[in-house]
Amino acid sequence: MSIRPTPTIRDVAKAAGVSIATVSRVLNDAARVTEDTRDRVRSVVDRMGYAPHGGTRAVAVRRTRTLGVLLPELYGEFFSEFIRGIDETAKKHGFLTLVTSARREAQEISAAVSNMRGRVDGFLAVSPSVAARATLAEVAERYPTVLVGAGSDVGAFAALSVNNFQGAASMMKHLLSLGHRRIVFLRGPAGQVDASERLHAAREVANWYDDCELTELAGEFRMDTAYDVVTQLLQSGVRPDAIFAANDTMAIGAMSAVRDADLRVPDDIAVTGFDDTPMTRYLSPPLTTVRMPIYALGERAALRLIETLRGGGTAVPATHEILPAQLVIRSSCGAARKMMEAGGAS
Amino acid sequence: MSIRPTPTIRDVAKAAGVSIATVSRVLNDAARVTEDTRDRVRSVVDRMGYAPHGGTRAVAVRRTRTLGVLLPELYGEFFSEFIRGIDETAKKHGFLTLVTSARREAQEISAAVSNMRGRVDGFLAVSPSVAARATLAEVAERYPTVLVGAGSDVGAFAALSVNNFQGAASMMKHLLSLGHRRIVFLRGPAGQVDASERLHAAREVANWYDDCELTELAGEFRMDTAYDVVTQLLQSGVRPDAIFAANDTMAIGAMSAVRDADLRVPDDIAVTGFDDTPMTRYLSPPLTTVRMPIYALGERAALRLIETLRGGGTAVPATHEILPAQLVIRSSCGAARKMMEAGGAS
DNA sequence: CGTTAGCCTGTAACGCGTTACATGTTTGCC
DNA sequence: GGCAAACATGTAACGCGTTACAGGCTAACG
Repeated sequence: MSIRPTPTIRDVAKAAGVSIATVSRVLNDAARVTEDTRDRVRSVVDRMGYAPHGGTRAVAVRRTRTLGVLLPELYGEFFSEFIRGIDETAKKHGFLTLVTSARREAQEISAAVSNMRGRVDGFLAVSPSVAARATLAEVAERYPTVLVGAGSDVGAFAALSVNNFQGAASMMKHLLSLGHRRIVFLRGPAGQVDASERLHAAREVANWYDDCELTELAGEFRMDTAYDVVTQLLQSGVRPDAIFAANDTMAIGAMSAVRDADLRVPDDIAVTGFDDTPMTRYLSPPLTTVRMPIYALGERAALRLIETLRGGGTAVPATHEILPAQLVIRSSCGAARKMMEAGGAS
Repeated sequence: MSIRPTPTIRDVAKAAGVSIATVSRVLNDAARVTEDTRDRVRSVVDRMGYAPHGGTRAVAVRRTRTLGVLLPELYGEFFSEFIRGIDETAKKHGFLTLVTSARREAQEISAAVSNMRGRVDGFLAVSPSVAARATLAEVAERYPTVLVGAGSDVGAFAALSVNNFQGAASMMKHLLSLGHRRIVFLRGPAGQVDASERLHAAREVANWYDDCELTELAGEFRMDTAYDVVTQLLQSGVRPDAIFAANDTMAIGAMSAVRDADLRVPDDIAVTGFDDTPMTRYLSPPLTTVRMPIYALGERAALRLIETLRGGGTAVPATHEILPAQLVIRSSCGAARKMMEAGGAS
């Protein structure tokens, strides 16, 4: 119970009757040490519960073996999967993870980075908005950094993102292949990178088909506004074949609105989303959506940073890696029904 | 682009024409400095983008201003809300957050703690199971630590948990107040602390009522097994009034099973859960459940640790704080129907 | 048996902030 | 003008690991 001061390497050395250099060598397998001495040191280390002081070590070797993670917010599913991907990878390579959130203001980001100086070897930064990108670019210029989700037009930086375009395009093609032609696209917030990439994909694919009629509705990635806007649409008498929401949350709102208008999903109107939030499979009907490989995003980002740090590099190679998003077909799009019809009579 | 070496305090001192001590004083507001000198130093600091090296500083003052968070796993809703509570509180008080997961094995926990030595001032440790508790106790003896969710019989340590008993008891009372008498309780995994507290509450409340008939079914906090076990029950012809699942995930499984048996929730059988996972409000019908104050758990744990560290203490006061869990009434329990009946005819 | 190579271990410098103490400069008062 | 007090600033030690370099011992070889 009485808290004794944590022992230093000198305490260990004295107790084992050796020099501090020898203790250090034993702990780091840095050089040949007699088996005899090594055992003696090891036993003293165990007995005293000695562990080297991370801060001091960082000063001495000028490496912290720690990854700094900069996030716009610590909220919800994205963040939790992302961190899991990072931390599990980091741990596998002997790194720790220092997390913090910094809202979009440049000043807050700089403050967070300053705080982390000398405590991390590099950064994994999630770019929240176009506004923050310039600040993150400064960070990337000074420290080994991987920019995550920064959109397609990042400059000469190491970047990593998910292929929103390809994901949304697959969804459009899927809906069209099921015969849906009059499609409503529920947009995300205006400044948002993911949202705008998904939107552009929807427009482009719609253009490929002469008979595809794409209607856009404003949305903010929120359930309530999605519900309202879809309700309004249906009350005005419009009956689209399908509603493609730019994220799952809005898809839920859309589904509620369709049901409350006494229409059935997917029989009357198909509804699909984007993200593959875990809950989507529990909805009735289970939601057809696009899976964002978030764990992989964290894993891959961490790996790229660690590889650079391992090699003693000062900057992560400035390539922009793009992970594929995968179409997840469940039943809210009407695919199951379609298949039955095809397989059945008539 | 060319990465220049990060400046040290000596570089700043030289450029500003002062001593390193003066620079340090300016940065820490530690002593009176002429306005003239201060401005000069400040401008050099800004121009060079200097920030003190966290590791070195930690060595000098023997404080890191960092909180270590030890979790059994980085998965899902609990973890994400918990970290958010911690990090937001930490940042407010000028602390950073070092996160890692350590599975239940004692060895892995010790390794994680060793790694964090000299990088954190104290720990917030989530106790996953009874097995890991002894190891966490050792940690708490050596470093300022707050044990989270360690159950009610923690020894003389600083602890924090949610009142599972009271939460589950409220739910039982609520179900009974709605007239449900034959209640099925879906248990959680055996060794799990939360699960067993909820179970005991259910049993105790059931005992208070002569006509309450409580049936227990085994579960593992998983949807699929919950589905199976409820399906089996219903196929054997049993028709309980209500199913109280020890967590939301199992409640979802139970609801599916009820529906697949062509019964309605809540008209034929009420179903309730525990945790108030965000998705539960989107289920149809929305799930009646018990809210775990997870953000508050992180916030409060961080605050207790920070207060101790602020005061220069070596151990967090060994009180066991218990946060209340709140009953969230939606419609899967039949409460809405009940009210309509009461208000309506007959 | 002497010399050299090789191995183990110790000594000491280093990294980079903080801070106690010393030094030099004003300022104020008689 | 002289002296003390107050103040600004500099010097140097310190914390605690790592590691270059040096030194002592053993072993091998001629």
